[in-house]
Amino acid sequence: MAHVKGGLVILKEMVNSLSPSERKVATYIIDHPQEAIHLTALGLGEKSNTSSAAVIRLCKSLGVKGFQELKIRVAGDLQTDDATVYRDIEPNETYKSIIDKVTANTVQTLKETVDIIDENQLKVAVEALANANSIVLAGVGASYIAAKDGEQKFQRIDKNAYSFSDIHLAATLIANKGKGDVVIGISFSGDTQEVAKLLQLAKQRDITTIGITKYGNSLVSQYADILLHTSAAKEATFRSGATSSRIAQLHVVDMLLMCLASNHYEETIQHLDASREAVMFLRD
Amino acid sequence: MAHVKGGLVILKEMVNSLSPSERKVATYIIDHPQEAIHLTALGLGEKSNTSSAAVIRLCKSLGVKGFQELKIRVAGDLQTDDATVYRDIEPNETYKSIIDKVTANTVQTLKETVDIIDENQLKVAVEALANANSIVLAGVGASYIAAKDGEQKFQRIDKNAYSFSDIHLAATLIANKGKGDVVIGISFSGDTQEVAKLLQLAKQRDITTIGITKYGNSLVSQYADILLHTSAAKEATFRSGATSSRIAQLHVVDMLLMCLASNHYEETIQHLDASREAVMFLRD
DNA sequence: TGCTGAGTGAAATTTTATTTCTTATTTTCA
DNA sequence: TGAAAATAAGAAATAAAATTTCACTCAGCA
Repeated sequence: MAHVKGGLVILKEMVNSLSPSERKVATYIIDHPQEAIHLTALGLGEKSNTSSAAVIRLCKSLGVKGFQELKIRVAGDLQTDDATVYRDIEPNETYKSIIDKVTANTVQTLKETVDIIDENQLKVAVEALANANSIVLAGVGASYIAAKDGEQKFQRIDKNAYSFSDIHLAATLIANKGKGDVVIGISFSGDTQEVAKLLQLAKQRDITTIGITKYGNSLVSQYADILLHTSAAKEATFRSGATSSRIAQLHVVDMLLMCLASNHYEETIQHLDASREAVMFLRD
Repeated sequence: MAHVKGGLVILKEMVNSLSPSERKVATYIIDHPQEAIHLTALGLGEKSNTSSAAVIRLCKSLGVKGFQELKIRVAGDLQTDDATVYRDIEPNETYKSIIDKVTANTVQTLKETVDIIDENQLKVAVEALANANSIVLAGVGASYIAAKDGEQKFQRIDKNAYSFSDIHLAATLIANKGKGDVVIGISFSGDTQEVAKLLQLAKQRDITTIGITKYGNSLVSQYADILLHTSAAKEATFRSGATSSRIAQLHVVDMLLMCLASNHYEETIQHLDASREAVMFLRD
């Protein structure tokens, strides 16, 4: 199936290369999509202080067949609206309902994590990792899962990666590292003393520190050279959201790995293929 | 925000209470939604061997303002179409593009896992876990992450859960278990010898066995009393999909936990709250 | 200063949605 | 059983919307 871009995506991409009146219309749609798709061309012209002709010209400029087509595309983008709310599990729900809620919450967490990620920080992090002699991942409790996951993934592409939840052991390792190494500290709240201490120690030794933690000031953020934020949105929804922080952390790790993979494509692919073959060999 | 039902949902709900010609139109839209939203009322009337009047009457019967409104609603339901394709990472992509691909692939994996899950098996699994004296989770390699995650989550709700990637240690533990205990074997391919062996051992001792593995016959599925499948779809897309299997496994674990939580709401909540308080206490 | 061309909205035109009207079919009940 | 009533249908008329045309404005430039 051909990939069809959503109407809002096209609008946002093109909004800067449009003539003034077309831009007015485009901006109005972006700001009020829900309203816009229920207006006529004339009505939208009035609302955006232009004319129906401007609306039609906008459609043509965007490469869309007509106003109806544009409305249909924008409508497609709006669909997610009813999923943007975290919903908690209730007593004795049907299995189907629980499955839907858990899935919707997880998808929402992923999207928020993407919204919140700072591309520049990601870029700096990837470059640091690409050149790193070794990578230490530290996380305690739930965050250890993400650290362990990162360890496995980096090892697959031939990086010297080590994960720790025991901070004493991690400190021992860090004691012998220095410039050119990287420590990734993972803490949902950002206030995990042990992880913060570890980053502090690393910084003293000139090791590059990356923090994966929630948005805002925290212990961990003080000691991180590079900060990658996970969605803090709804840990209030503790009971069903308890799983969200982990998903967000894992997703950040995935993004790091994939960006690294793309930037160093050939080597990475070779390592990934070699890893796979090794696992296949064990199976026979 | 009020929840607005998707056009296709309304159509499917009402299709049996419509007059014949309206039903013809409705059926045509349900079968060819992508085409239908680009047709005129007249065109749709012809395609469905009725008339434009029938189309309009259908809209009224559905309680929708007009034909445009119906098209917009249906368009909203079609949203997912452009995300249903796994796309591999390529050399030197932009960061934004990589992030989008990774996220889309992950979301797709989640959705496929939900599509594939068997509610009855899930139900049986949840009941077994609810009554279990102890839960052993076993997974090697990447699947260990899911096992570890499950261990943490079950422990949070006061279940005796143990995760292993070392099968010898797991065997030692299982040797002293029996009826009323549960072993969960996690293996993406289903052909991990060690995990299969462990389930076999468990079965001999009358322990309930749950397999989390890809769809189809496999070593693990032979020895599992209860089978929960993860999406097998696109491990072919190995290079970017390598992360998918883990996400799918984690999601299955999440669903197990949440269903358990809903079925035993009060206790579970108490345990979750107690766990949280304990963690908070450590932070001060 | 006057020419050029992109950009604009009003008005004309075309297309599409909706309503109305007539006919056909089925249902109801004396 | 058969006549009245109710329902359903499409063709044609009408209303509404989308789209095109056109004349005007104004910035940039020789």
